[in-house]
Amino acid sequence: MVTLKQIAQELGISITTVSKALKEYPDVSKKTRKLVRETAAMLNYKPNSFAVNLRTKESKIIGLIIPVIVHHFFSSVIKGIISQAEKKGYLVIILQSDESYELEKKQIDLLLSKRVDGILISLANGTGDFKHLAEIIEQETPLVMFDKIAKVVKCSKVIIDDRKAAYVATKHLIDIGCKRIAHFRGALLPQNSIDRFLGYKKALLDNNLEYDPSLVYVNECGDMSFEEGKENARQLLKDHKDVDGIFINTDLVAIGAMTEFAKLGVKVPEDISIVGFSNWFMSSVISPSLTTINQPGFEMGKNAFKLLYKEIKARKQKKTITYKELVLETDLIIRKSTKKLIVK
Amino acid sequence: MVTLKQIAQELGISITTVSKALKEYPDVSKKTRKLVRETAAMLNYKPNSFAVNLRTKESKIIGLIIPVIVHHFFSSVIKGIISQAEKKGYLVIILQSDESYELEKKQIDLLLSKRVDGILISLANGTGDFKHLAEIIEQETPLVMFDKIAKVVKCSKVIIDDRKAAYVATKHLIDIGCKRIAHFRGALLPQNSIDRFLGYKKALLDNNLEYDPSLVYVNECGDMSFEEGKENARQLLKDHKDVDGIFINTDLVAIGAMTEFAKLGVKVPEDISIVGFSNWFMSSVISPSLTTINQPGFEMGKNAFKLLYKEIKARKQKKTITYKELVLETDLIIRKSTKKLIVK
DNA sequence: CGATTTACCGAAAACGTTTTCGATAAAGAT
DNA sequence: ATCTTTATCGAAAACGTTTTCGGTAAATCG
Repeated sequence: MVTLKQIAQELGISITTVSKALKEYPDVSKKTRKLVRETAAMLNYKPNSFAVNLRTKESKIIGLIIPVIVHHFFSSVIKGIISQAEKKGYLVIILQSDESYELEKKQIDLLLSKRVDGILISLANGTGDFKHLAEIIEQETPLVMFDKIAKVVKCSKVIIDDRKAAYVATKHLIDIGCKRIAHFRGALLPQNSIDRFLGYKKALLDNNLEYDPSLVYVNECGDMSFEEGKENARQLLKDHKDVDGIFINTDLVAIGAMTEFAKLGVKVPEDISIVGFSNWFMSSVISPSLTTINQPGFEMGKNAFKLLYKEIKARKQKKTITYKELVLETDLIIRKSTKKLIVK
Repeated sequence: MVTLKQIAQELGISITTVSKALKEYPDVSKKTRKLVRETAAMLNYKPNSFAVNLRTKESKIIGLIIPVIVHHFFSSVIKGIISQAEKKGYLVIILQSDESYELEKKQIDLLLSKRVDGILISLANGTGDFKHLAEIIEQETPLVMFDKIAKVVKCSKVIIDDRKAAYVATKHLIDIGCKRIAHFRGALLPQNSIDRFLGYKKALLDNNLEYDPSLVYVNECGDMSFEEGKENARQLLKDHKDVDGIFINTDLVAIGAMTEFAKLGVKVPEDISIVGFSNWFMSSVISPSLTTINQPGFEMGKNAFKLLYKEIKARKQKKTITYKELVLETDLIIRKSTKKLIVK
């Protein structure tokens, strides 16, 4: 591996001058600058990033902790982050928390000890307290949370308005005439799960429909989305024969429910209307296609990195950083799984 | 940030001793070792990895270049790699080549200049030559390829036997009585696309069926899998009304084709039997469920890292490394999209 | 012509580790 | 008692950059 020293020896000049020549310092003549450039290129010189890191105290690497990778929404976010990071010369280390608080904690430690320049995180379902995040902030490592956030933590965030989106979704069911609307809410802890539930509830109450807690189905199991939908569907038919609409936490769960309904002879949307969440591409493809809320994963990743980048830059210049909370737009995509009921 | 120096000063001993105490060197007394340990813990000392990297010439980071992230198979591979790497204390930088040769080249340069300890790569559809890979090997950076490999390149590989798998898939169609079997092969360049085609062809010829090139549909577009399936389905119906079976490159394309057939009133499997490739979880869920080849993504990622890890270790000990080619097992999963034809 | 500015270069410190090698003192051997 | 071994420690070099600061020679100025 060729170093500055070797270039310097080759040309009979000092390491200092070589370094400066390669970095456009003004106090080196055009002649030597050109010379250095050429021999550096000839010898295929590449700066030793270990040394650069040590000297500059930055790695140009950021860390990303994400609950699951094999997931359409999250992998879209990853893509958004990576593409934006690459533009700014940053690389990204990805870690998967697997929805576990303990793992998340370890991984944060790992990233901090690697001295990444910043951390992006979407919380695991299992995280209840936030001391591990406080540690990041104490060390003055820029941090931005996205999608599954903790409102308490003082840092920048990029999210969607889950509450509003859920409200819109539920309102749609009400508008087409549904009177008994169930909700599959998924896990209990995550903020967006809470918010979606709240939006659902508010839509009900604002429209003079009774809120019945027994119509809300919680699931705490891990990676079982599709099965979760099927189970809930079965249970729902047992418990509540009068339900005519469901707002479901995630498209995948919704599709699970729909296949179970198909098997059991329940017709969607004639018997039950369904609206999902996230606009997974499969939703437009299955039959009947799924009405859902579009959740912009790629955009979210892009913006999360942009925010982080700003903080990294601000910190380098020792400017005070102000935390921003970016709320991305969502929209309701109406397809075939919801249909106006004929009033008898 | 607390350093060895500060611990040394705190205790009135040398940096050397502190360093040794923390690393279980035998030439430091139990007493001072304990003392150092305690104050290090108290001061929350974390070794500066930049300095460690520079000194040890390794980063404990590997690079991963992958054609697409938002893809069930590849995200499974990623998960396999990351989980295995974490066990061995390695972190993973992920880059997406977007099926572009140019990007792939740049990203390899990036990783090499970052001095990662090793590189894992699955080739882009667009890569035709392999000089950029040769550069990795020249720099003696361990390299292992997986899934989309280049046979010419001298390095370890982990793959499946695409040819055999395709043979089995096609043979299944023949066994149930199909006489005119088409093939959607996807892109032209990738080795596994070639091998699957070859397996398809051989199965035909081995069983006295005519190989008709016009039954093979190539697609060079980028990320359009689902649409690709629909288009090919339409085209196939125009060109060849007599086709009674299709072996399709990827499940997603197969599902695209199936929805198009459903729309056009062509019945699967009654009119046309279909077998896909990769066993995407959705394949078991759609109706009719899809017969397919199971492609173990997670396992592939895990094994790819294991091989890389061995090479990294071997290189550190200056042992000669022998390249291995690991071939993972696949199997045919028979579902509802293929059915024995009734012989008239 | 002397004084001051300008252009260009290099010595050296610093970043925080790891590791080699020598030094010292205590313990053991003879 | 001396000699050798063992236990314990530290000085210093090295990894390859970046950057500060001073120095020299040439150019400009009065």
